[in-house]
Amino acid sequence: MGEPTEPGPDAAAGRGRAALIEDDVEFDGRDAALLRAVDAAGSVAGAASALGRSRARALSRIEALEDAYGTLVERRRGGEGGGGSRLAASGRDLLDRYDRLQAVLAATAAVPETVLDGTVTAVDGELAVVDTEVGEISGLHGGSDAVGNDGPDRHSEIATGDAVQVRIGADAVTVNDAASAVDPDATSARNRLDGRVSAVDPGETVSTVRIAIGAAEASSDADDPDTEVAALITAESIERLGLAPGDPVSIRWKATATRLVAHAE
Amino acid sequence: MGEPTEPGPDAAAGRGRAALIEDDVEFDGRDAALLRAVDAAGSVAGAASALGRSRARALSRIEALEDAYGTLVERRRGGEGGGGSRLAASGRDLLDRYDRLQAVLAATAAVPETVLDGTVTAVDGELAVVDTEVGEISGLHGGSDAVGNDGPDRHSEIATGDAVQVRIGADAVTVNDAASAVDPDATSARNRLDGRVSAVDPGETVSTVRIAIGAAEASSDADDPDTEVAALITAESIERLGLAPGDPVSIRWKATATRLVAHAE
DNA sequence: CACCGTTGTATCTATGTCGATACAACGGCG
DNA sequence: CGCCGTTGTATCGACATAGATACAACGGTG
Repeated sequence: MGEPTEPGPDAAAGRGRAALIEDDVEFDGRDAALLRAVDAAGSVAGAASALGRSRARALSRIEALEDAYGTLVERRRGGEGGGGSRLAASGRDLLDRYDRLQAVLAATAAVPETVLDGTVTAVDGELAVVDTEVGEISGLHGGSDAVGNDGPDRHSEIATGDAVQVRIGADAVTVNDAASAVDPDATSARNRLDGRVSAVDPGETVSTVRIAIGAAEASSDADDPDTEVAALITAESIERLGLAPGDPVSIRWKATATRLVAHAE
Repeated sequence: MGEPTEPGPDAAAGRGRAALIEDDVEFDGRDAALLRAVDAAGSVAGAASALGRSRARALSRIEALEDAYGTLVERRRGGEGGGGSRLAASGRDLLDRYDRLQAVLAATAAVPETVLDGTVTAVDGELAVVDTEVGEISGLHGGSDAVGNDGPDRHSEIATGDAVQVRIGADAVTVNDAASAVDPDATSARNRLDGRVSAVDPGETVSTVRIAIGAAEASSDADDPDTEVAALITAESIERLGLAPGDPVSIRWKATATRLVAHAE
């Protein structure tokens, strides 16, 4: 992490934390643990003691969450066992939602990303074209309105001429045999580059393949390192395609899986 | 949001908030705004007053962040103008990292997702096969270790027989002309389903296409609604493929772009 | 009817964070 | 040399959040 402004491929996304937001109330991992504990214990009191936190606070936290998210826990006082609480269906849905968000965030942290610097050459709605060292790439920008960025941050919006970073998740890149080229008009994946496999980082069942772009014809100049794009491929696909370093391949990915982010001036 | 356990396609991802984590210190939007303000004002004092927050606190916050993330701001006291501060290169890198994380989160909130319930039939490392109502789908699970889930949450790990949700981002689904089928051995995208376009939700330049699965041959039974998968497609691709409701298409997406998340029991 | 363990509700205290304020240290500049 | 605006550092009070504690209300059960 020493270079001044050369992210290159595989800049680690790092650890992260995510929370749902509704009505200014955040639903985070602590809340998820609370709901799960209620589900397991069958009572808020039992959940609180299992988590080692105050019962009164846990209850008021649940009430605060319900003000924002609707009914989450069905509580009943009196009756057999003195009463008890059950996770409502909507509470289960909220947990599922949180888990999916968490899964996406975990994926962005675990999956390599390719980051390219470029300049915007055209903007058309939510789509924009960026000129990079490997050619023109189209991708999506914006959408940050939906996150909660009306807050303190807010720095987006892209215009022609802006310096941006292009982010391509390795899980969105499809590797194709260079020989049997698919009909470009028969698919909705439009971003396309040719290159050669430069490395295969093997994983247990999933491997990261690095493709050097622009090395399609001759081997590179050695002192001019090619820019690489990472692709996440199952071991099965690697074997089926017979991928090995040096092989010419064609990679392809959707513009809608490409994110443009304003580069910190 | 009334059904008990039927998420179906397009369950809204909702708003979210993300923060980087290093060494138990969160870097969130407020910190990003602070660094940007320092960059703009040329001093921590100016940044604090521009943001309407305490200068002393802003400085100590920067010090706390630097303990975790390394040098972020180069500060100098005395000299012309009495001193000042500049955003260090690593600070700019951190801002870029944060912006990319934010962009990913914004994307998951803005992009439709298809959620299918299923049962795990096989687990092989980080890859698993899930049986769903539209057939077997393979996807990734886990990776949550990298998020910060050592904390209070922690509920993952998948085994054969588990009930899971399969999450497919609409931005990862490729739509192909059903007629000119690509050679299945020439691509690394292995998940494949056939269906018919059931709806096109037009956007400005990007549209969401819903594909009814299993409706390949006859029109459906009307009282048995097909499960739908959403795909995010540029208007240009829709036109090029000539997509209209009723058209038979083949969709394809990578196993590595498919996330498996444990279903809240 | 009394018992029981839970849900509600209220109050007090501890803790951590933030703003506000004050003051010393620094170093170029007039 | 003194001025200036900044960086450092320390302290105080306001505020929000958490735990701790106490007690009333509830409704099956024995």
